[in-house]
Amino acid sequence: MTGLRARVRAELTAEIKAAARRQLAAEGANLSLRAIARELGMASSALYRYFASRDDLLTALILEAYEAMGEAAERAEATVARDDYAGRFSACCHAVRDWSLAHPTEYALLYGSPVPGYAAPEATIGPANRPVAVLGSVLRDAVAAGVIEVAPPPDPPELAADLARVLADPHFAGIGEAALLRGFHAWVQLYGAISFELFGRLDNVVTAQDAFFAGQVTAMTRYVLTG
Amino acid sequence: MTGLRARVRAELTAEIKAAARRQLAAEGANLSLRAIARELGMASSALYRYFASRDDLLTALILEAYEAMGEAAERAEATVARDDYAGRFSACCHAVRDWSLAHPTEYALLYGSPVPGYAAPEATIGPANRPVAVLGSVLRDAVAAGVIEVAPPPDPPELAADLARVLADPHFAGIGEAALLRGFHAWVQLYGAISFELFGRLDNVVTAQDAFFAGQVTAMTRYVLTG
DNA sequence: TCAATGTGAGAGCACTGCTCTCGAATTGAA
DNA sequence: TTCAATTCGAGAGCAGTGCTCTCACATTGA
Repeated sequence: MTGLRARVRAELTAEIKAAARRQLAAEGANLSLRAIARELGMASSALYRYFASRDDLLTALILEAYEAMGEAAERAEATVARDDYAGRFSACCHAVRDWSLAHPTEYALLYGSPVPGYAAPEATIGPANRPVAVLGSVLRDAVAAGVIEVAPPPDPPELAADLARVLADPHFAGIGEAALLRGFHAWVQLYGAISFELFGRLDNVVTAQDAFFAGQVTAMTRYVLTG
Repeated sequence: MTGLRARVRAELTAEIKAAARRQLAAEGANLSLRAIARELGMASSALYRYFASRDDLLTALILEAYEAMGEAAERAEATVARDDYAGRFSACCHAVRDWSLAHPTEYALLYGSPVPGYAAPEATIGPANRPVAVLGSVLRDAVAAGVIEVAPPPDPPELAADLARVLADPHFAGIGEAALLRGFHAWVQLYGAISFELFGRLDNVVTAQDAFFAGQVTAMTRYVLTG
């Protein structure tokens, strides 16, 4: 029987995170522990019983955000016919964008400029790879089905070695260096597209954001699958 | 004869900006007016005679950074033979990356997640377009030379209208909607690639960053010029 | 029952951006 | 040259921040 104390602790921890998310969405990236404490009606010092520091709280939020984005990508990808590789890839891209548009400040937390003092803890690198892993699994299946033709590893050997190291991971095994490289290119472009849109870098230039993004996904899906 | 007071004012203004840049490079994005004042041996309140606020100082730095990056792109592009459109495009991309690697914190200021309270003033949108304008001029020349084949405007009409609005600008006039759209795609990818590298999003994955970037530029140059 | 532990509150430290006031220096015109 | 107007630096002060420490109280498990 989980002690009473443990339960209220878990609940309060969740409440703090919820308030933090709320404040993050309202105020932008500068999260204030004191403001959270005020909102919850407790002393700011009491927060430190639950999170060792502001960075600790941020890390917890980042972790959950990665998981949420990864799960969104996985769910979207799962609804597409398994042999429709372009559709799966595209669905994953759109899911990542949709999640990001729905959670802009959390996206900025994940993919915005890194906070000066803050170094991403080890614990975040796993969940951070989850969205990429979905894209990777599509490529893996496409290669296994013979839809992507295998090409020799790209030059220079140093880059090929990087790719080979990634291919050792079971998530990506079998993709082949050339296709994996194209996948990375697409991942970079996907991130650029979402960041541009979210950070308003195309405001007053591209107003048809949906169509612009969709076209970009079409182009990069073709690039990834057919070279 | 510019009064003595005006001259020392200009000098001090420059010194403040220099100290700010120094501190920005050393400490990361959280610029402290008080720390600048300390470094210059003056009272923090005196800084407000030169910049109305912290955001004002940041805006000044951002403006100069845009100009510096744009100039780097222009200079690099100018050294390539005029009829080597792929070379011009590629040189511009590499110049933007080189400048960014040399000025990482300033790059983060320009293209990182927007600071919550800070709204980019009108004065910055001109210089912000300067790097893009260089890429645009290459496309314009390539189309004029018949190297890029003209294609019908992309769907949907809403997006085509966005592109047509951009084409009204003399910098981009004559490119054509389809090629301009590909140019935007490349610009997005270029930004994504530099951000990924600078923000450490590919650390421990891609170590051959130069080769990775070069390959990406090659791919997107081909995409832009030949579809 | 009771000592060990977990928890909340408050005071306090060093820091931030920013405002205000008050002398002192520089200016340009009379 | 005189003198009012302007500019400027310094200091105090306000409200806010993350974080630490101490102290009283509540909850545990033996």
